[in-house]
Amino acid sequence: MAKIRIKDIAEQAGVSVGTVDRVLHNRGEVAEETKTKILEIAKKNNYQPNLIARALTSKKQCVFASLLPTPTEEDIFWRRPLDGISEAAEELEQFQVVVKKYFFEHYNEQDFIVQTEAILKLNPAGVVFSPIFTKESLAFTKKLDKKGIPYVFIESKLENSNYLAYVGSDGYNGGRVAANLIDFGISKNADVLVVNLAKNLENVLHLNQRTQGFLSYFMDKGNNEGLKISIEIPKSKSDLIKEKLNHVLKQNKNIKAIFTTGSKVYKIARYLETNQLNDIILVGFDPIDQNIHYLNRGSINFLIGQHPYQQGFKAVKKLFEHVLLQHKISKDEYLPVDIINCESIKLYKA
Amino acid sequence: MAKIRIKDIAEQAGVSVGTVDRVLHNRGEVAEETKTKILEIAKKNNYQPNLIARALTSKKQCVFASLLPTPTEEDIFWRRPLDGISEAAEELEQFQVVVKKYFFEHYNEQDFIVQTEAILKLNPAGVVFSPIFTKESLAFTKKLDKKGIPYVFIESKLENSNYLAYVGSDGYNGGRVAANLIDFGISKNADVLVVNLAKNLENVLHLNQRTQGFLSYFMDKGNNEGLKISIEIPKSKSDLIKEKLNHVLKQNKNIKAIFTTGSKVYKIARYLETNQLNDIILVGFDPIDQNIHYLNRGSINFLIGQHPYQQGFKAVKKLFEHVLLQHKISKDEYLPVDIINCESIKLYKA
DNA sequence: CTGAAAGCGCTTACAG
DNA sequence: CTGAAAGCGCTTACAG
Repeated sequence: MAKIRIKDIAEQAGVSVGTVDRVLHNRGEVAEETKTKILEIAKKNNYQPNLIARALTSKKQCVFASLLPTPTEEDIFWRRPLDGISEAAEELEQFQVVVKKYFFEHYNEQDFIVQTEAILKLNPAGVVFSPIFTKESLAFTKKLDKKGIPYVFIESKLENSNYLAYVGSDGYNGGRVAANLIDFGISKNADVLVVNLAKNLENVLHLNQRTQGFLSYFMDKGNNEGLKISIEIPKSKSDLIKEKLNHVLKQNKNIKAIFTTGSKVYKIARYLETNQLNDIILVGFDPIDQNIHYLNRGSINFLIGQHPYQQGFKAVKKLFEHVLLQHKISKDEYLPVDIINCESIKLYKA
Repeated sequence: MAKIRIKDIAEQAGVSVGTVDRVLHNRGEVAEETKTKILEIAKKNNYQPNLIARALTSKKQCVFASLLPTPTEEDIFWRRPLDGISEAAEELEQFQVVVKKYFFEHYNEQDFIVQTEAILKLNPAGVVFSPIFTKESLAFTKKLDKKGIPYVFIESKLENSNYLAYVGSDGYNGGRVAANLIDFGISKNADVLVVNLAKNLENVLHLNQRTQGFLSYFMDKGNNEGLKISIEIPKSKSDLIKEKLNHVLKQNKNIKAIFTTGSKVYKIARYLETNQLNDIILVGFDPIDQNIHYLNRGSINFLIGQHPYQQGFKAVKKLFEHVLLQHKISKDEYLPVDIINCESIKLYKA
């Protein structure tokens, strides 16, 4: 079955191409009868618009918006999804899509709100963002819903929203992967410490999933039978870390491994180095520069990577496919979990 | 500086678009004087053809050829690069590129030659292949060179050829990654066995690089100080494996880990299971189904993945970029090395 | 050696 | 409510 063109449909329906175009784009002003006829022919012949032609001729841009924390020295993590977004934007440039990037200061709810307002004012054809602040994000999704603007979550998601898609990691699985690594590296009766370094409570859901996955592993298959001790260090300040760790390590001399459920492992690594606890195994998340530093020095044994670049890249692609191509897209896309050691980091690209 | 069109060049040069097109495509029949003038204007204004328009109008297809071993039950490894090639082909379909896939029976030089002849007869605009048989591949590259057909290597490469690009893994790095994993999992004085399961000598270069990387790690940074014992099992037949391993493990009771430099680790895993040697750590390459089976059972501790899918995908993309877009492309692209354990395999996509 | 014209498949005013 | 026509930027014969 050769490709059917808009012209062919027009001929078969006995109308002009203009009319066909109108019904295909739902721009009204067409008799009901003509419309159904055309739609029928299109469907029967599985009409697929020629995107090349469309791109060439259409002068209207499709504007998407992204909203992420500003990547800073401290929070370089957000650099990679941003790169992915940029790359996708570049690839889709030929189809007249543009991505306007909005940023907010991390941990600043007010700024987040200001930026969402700006986006709503822009009235884009789609939005990519990470719902870091649950309450504010939920309010944002409500407004997007009202305007009929589709949105894709990256990094984490809000289940009780009407999101188009999610591209991100599976925290539970990430926790299990880490558990397997630690289980491999320690003896049967050694104890394990789980450290939650949450800056705000905001992240708790995410971290909990990782912790849950981690613990579940030992419930159903690990060799290790030691204690699993879990602590929380709400503000990841050095002195607080020192105090808490001093305490727990003193109480439990048998701790041979530490699992940190976030990307600030380097702070734990620093503590371990300072206190010459080099034989404690340390596993954490995200190959950001500070972590890579300690990975190379051997203080961190493994980092779990979660394809932040792909998260940004795929989110934009999904928006494109949904809005421009009207394809059905998969709602939840869990990216693979990468295990990174000091050797594999050399060629690592997230 | 706004985008300049072929029409603009024509105006500035005082000629017609047809003439401009002729010089831009080097189809001759243009006065030398006119030609230089046009080229000058194009260069000065940094003329970039509109690919969308070109794709829409051009009816000539661009045909690439790929040549890989037939993916079989036994050698499922070749399925993934093939998928990558297919996916890239699909994406480039709109630009009229077609990839004709050729296959040869693995380990059959004769068939390989037959297929290369067929490809030469097709006279494609580019070729993607893996130079598995050194001698035959070299002969093939010579003929391609003579016809001016660019070729991209995947999986391994022939240095002494005029290849356009290579997309694949870095065996040396892969070996080091494996070494780091084993070093992490065994005690300081345990011994390590390196097994080369080469079916033919063909693979020796590749395997040697992995072995070299593996050993180099222990030379310059590992904790482990035990013996590194290396054996070769030329035909990967079960009884031969049994015999050889029985022998070496009997001689060296202190072997606590085995590194297999190829994708047939599952054969070693089977041996270990049969002989109840479950506490020997086993690391090998490639998440093919048979290996995944033993990874899940715990007999294989880690698999190293090398993005075979990406190899196929990127190779075709590179050909496209070189031939159609005339972009400069990077000659050697080393893909990252993935560490896979029984937990991360769940979400793994190569 | 060169130009004028048609065409790729779609979209966009505009006229009726 | 509908059609005819121009145009997107390039390529392709064809005529001279």
